[in-house]
Amino acid sequence: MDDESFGDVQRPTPLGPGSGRAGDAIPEQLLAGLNQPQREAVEHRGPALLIVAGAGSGKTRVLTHRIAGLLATREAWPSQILAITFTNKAAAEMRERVEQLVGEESRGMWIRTFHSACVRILRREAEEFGFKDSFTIYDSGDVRALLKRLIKERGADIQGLTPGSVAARISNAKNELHDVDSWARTASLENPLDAAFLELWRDYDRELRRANAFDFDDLISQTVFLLRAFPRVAAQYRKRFRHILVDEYQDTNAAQYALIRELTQPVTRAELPDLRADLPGASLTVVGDSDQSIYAFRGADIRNITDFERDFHGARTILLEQNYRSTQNILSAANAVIGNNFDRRAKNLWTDSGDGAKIIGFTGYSGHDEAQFVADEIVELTSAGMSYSDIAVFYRTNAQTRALEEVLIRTAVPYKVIGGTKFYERAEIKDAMAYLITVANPDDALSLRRIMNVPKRGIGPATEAALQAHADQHQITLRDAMRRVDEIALGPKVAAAIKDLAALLDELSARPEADPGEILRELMSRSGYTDQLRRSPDPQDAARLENVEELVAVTREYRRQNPGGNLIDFLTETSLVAAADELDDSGGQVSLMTLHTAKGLEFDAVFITGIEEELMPHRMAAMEPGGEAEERRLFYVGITRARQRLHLSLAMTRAQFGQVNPAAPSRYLEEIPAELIDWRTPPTTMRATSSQRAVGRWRDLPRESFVTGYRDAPKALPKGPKREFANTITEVRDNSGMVLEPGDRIRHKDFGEGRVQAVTGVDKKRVAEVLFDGAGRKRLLIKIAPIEKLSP
DNA sequence: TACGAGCTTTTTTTT
DNA sequence: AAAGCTCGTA
Repeated sequence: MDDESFGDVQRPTPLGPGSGRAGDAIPEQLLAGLNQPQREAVEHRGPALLIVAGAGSGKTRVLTHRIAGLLATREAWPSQILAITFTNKAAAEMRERVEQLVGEESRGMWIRTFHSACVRILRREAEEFGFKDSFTIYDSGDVRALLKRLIKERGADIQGLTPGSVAARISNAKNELHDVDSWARTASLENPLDAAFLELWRDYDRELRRANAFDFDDLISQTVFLLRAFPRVAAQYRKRFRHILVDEYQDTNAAQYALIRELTQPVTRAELPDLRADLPGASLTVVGDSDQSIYAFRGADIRNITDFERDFHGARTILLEQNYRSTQNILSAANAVIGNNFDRRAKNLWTDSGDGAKIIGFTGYSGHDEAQFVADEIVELTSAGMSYSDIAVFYRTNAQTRALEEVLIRTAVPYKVIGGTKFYERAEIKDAMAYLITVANPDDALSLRRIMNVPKRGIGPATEAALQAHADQHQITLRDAMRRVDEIALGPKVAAAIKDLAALLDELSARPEADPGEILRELMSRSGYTDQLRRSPDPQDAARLENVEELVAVTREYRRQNPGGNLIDFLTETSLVAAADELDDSGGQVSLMTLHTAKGLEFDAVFITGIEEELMPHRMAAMEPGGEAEERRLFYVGITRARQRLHLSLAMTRAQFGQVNPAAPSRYLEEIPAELIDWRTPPTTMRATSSQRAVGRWRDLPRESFVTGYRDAPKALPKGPKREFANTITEVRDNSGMVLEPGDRIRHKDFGEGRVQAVTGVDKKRVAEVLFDGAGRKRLLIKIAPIEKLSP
């Protein structure tokens, strides 16, 4: 930690924010190459600045140059700067770019996400606040698990309260900065459902406190409560941070807004007697774009940005509209779509870099067929020289990855799913993490319960209940009850197992500063966890063992990257990783992610898939007030990620929950001018009957773009044999023994017969390039492709 | 207590 | 399609 100094914040110049520029002028090299509004945004000084930054308008550049300017002119020490982003990746990028501009001098800035900044404050002030600084953080899975138990205990499930719904309500309330009591005062408790909910929330908060844990929403709201309850603490942070910058301001919720407000209050000598004079509030710079507000569902309030000038006295607003990212065709599509949202401040993105290629549209027969289009196009793009890592595929829901992954694997396109079912959500990883949490935070009963009988120790629900009863009776923690197992009447075998586990955990808890990787390795081997996996005949357990070993490696790597980082540090970091943080540019892989995850990123080529009614707008979102407009913004965000090539695709049928349903093109597609899209059709999969059915469902606004795409396409298609749905190619296949050479004839389950042109790669990664008689040229991963070799 | 067969549920996006 | 849950049996 390089920036712990609080008492003697140095002030390089006698001038505070709002008092004009300090001695030195901003070096010309920090302003060179900026357009006029960008330059103004870097140079402006005052109490509050709103930078309305359209997609691709260089806002990160402006932010980093602004920070660099503050440092270069000695208006601020690094320790006086707090920059807040939404993801660690954005924070890391910002830090890196500021470092590039001003070098070493940037050390000591706080560039963090909302959540990690709050964790830092909470840990530092934990004692004052009545918490232990070893607190752990519950993710949404933990929250659900805890609520599930509480609901069951109360018998509240009969009232229709589910873990998901209760979790969402608590989360919303906390984001609105309510606590149980303030919420209770506003609610009408005649409603039995509300009354039950309130009881559950009380139980939940009590359990969290007992477990010495916070949920995600607590991290922000408790920090706000802390600052409000302890003016002296608040004054220290207000004195310290003289320049606060917030990225993606349109996505802030009420709690985050309140946090910013708290931190930008002035400080008086009455609060901090060692001050020479009263200090004005920190200067605040926020950057955002209300057209990219896509997080209303987690409490983001668009009014935070639209009302900024009214909220922060003396605010100045600067608009950035020139786009440096995309071609004009892409921008025109984006502008046309977002133009359908009324009630927005007019903004028009433009570029001077030319029209570029047309947008490519594709309608598949099924989601699988659509995925095949994506794979084929990717092969085409990469053989034309584009790198895999410059390509991204977006979708609305995580469930859509299945078809995409199947086809990409088969086609031997390297890819990485960003977010989604993460590594950390696998059962064995959660087990291992629960062991670590139990060591770091002995009060956490949820994690302890999870591992108590994993691996099997004969500690079943009955034994667990006995332990819990003993704990309740003596007002001790579950962990204490395990230590005092002799006081409970249990079988000798079970008692010994409990004692052993407690002893192992206690031994490692006594070494909080040890290498987390070493702690994990010892836990896994001494608890018998790895042995149990190793002995198992289930081949899946071999994979699980590998995952656990991978986690040990990750943990070791953490210590290498963060010398001295202890177990709590490691757990905090892993709790707060965002999906976008997983991106790794070096990988040479196509990135797959949801449209939400895509925000803030950009790629040369972008595929937006599943542009259908019910999916975009999603049927769940379409019902909510403002949902339709938010879904449109989501589509807009997707479009504006593309630099050169944009592909829009949909399918006429979509499988969901194992059922195949007809799908209609999204209303948003109609909003794109027809001349911008070059509609293609699937080469072999569209049948006249089904396409007519789809056209029939198509809304009766026959815009050119669709008519040409739909009416002409089926006629041009070869009338092949009736195809089955391509959705069912999941049987396990292993062709690793198959030897293929150029010239061989093969038959493919979907593509029919073809001739092998070339074979590349080795071993498991052998890829055949095949020219199919009907389906054209494809690349196939030999090991798993649904193919058979025909006699030569 | 452990396990497996057979049943039901899934409802979006994420720090 | 897949994960979670219940209930009966060893």
